[in-house]
Amino acid sequence: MKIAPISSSSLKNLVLSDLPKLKPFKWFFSAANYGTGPPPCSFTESDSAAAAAVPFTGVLQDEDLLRKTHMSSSETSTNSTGLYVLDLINHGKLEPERTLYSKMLNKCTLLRKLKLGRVIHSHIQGSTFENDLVIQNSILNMYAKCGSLEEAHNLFDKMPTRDMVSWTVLISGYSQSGRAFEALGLFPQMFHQGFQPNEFTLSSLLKASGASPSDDHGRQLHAFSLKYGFDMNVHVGSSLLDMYARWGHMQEAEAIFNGLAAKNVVSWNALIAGHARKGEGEHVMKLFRQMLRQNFEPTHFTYSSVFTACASSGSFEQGKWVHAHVIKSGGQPIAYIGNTLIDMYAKSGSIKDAKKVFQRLVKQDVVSWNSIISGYAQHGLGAEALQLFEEMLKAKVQPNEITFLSVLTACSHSGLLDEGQYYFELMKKYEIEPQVSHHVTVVDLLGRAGRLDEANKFIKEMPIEPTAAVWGALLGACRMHKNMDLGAYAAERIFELDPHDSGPHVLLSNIYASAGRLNDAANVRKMMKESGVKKEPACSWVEIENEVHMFVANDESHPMREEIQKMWEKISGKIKEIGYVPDTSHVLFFMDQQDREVKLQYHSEKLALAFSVLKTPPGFTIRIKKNIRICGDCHSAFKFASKVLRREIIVRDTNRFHHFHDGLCSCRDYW
DNA sequence: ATAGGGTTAG
Repeated sequence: MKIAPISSSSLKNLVLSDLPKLKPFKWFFSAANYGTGPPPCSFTESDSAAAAAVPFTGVLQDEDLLRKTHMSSSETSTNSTGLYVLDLINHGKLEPERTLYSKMLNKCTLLRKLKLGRVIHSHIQGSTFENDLVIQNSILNMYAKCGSLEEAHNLFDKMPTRDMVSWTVLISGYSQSGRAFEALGLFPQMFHQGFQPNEFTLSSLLKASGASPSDDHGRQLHAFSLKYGFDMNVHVGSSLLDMYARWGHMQEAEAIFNGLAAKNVVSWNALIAGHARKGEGEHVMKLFRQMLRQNFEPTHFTYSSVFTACASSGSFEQGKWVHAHVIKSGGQPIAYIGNTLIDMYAKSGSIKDAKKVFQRLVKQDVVSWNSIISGYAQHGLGAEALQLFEEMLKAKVQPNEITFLSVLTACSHSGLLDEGQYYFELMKKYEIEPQVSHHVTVVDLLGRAGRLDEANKFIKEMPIEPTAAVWGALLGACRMHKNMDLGAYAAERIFELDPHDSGPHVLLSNIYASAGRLNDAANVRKMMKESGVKKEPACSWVEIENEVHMFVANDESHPMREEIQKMWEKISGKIKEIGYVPDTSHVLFFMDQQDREVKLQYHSEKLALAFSVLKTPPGFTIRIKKNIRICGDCHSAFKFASKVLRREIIVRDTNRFHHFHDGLCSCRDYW
């Protein structure tokens, strides 16, 4: 076998005198290999309340983190060291030892050094350890963890003897590589050959079940765990709760969590992540505080879930508080936290803070760029988003399909038609196949610009089958430009593809109503009723003093309803003086005529605005979140309100941000 | 020798 020569530079750290004592490998695992560079990602918050915080200077200890955060030990150092050791063995200068091979294989596994692992594997073949089961399992594990499941399975098939660990290694390998089906398929085989799975096997299998769409296997495995008492094991328990959480069954996940005698930080993280995925921001914050109270130290897993949750509910204050907590606790700010922070600040309305976090990242990866670009896109700052995209290309970060989607969204939200078409074409150059969502954005872009026929033609010529979302973009544009015929055509296509969505029904009925075709409008309403399609109830929420207050239209149950009503009447009176005219065309047509203005006054965002004015000091920025898009009347009212109240009002709807300031909106009335 | 938790779009 050929061994690559050792370069002199890689030898300079070697302490040769240690080698003969057969304890040469201490250095091999020492921190010296990891370099002393800056931490992979660090930011400081010198301007905020957390300014007094310690800047991050620590070096990460966790090797798994080092790898994931581009801090892995230098390639050449590990490779040449490994090869050097093998060379010594080849020349009879070093006695091959079981632990020696074992440690080197572990190192390869840890640092995902597949090539070196292969060399060690072939070195072991033909040695006295050729048929050593423990060594064989280590090799198997090395291949599995390095992602070469084919080599792992091949070796597994050839092994003269296997034990439960061999099976477990292979199952966990498939499970961790996202090949759930293959992992689960091995279980009956293992069982029928007389091998009893242990806690390790079950954790892996449960992880695989959580990733599979059907719950058959998972429930059987749950029963199996209970029968053998494995559910008491914290790994199995956490996997179980994570599995149910991934299926969206949060009640079962909570029940398992509560039943866990020994919870650890992973159990907490799995539960918090489950609620975060469902966008249950309030509940996540509650759990986070509980976790702190019970003296569990949050990890970067916890923080990224919490920031994701704050992002989805737009909780600026709470998000800031947790950010300060990360800094104060001296936690290691790895890329995941930084990226979720960017998203959190952007989605909770502060694009400035998002940019600040972005700039302070030591290393911006593709997700960091995507997050900041989409942040600018959501705020309607198209030119800035495009500029960032160009900077990204200059920084030689490879854009992906999400990058392009964000760029196209930026164009669409700012009415940059030519730019949008240019970037859509540019995708080809980067060999990224446009998906349905990219086509949706282009239809939106053309449609908003009033080029409805072009948009229709674009759909007709799409290389992939258009979905309801594509036709939905066209329908929205038809509503905007009052094109009834094409709108009806688009709506028909949507009804065929997705009959249960209320959105297109409402849009179509409004198109008919505004064209005076009341019969047609009534038919759509009838159709909606018959098919049982329901309109999602609209609501708005604001965060005041770490508490979220939610409003629905015409809310009569609110304890402060009278004060809120009075305040809105006051605002309404003032804005009418400077030119606000209530626009009733945005209210569903089938409402009684005389009710229209009344209903309009109590749109949930107006209630939220009145409430915020009552509860916050003068001049304080008001941040309102909505679960649907803001209507034209509220948009107009808010512009005037920002002027008379002398406050900045930021509204986040499902589509984008509106910054109202001094009578104007950042969207320039284009949304 | 083998196990569980986290990011960006729409």
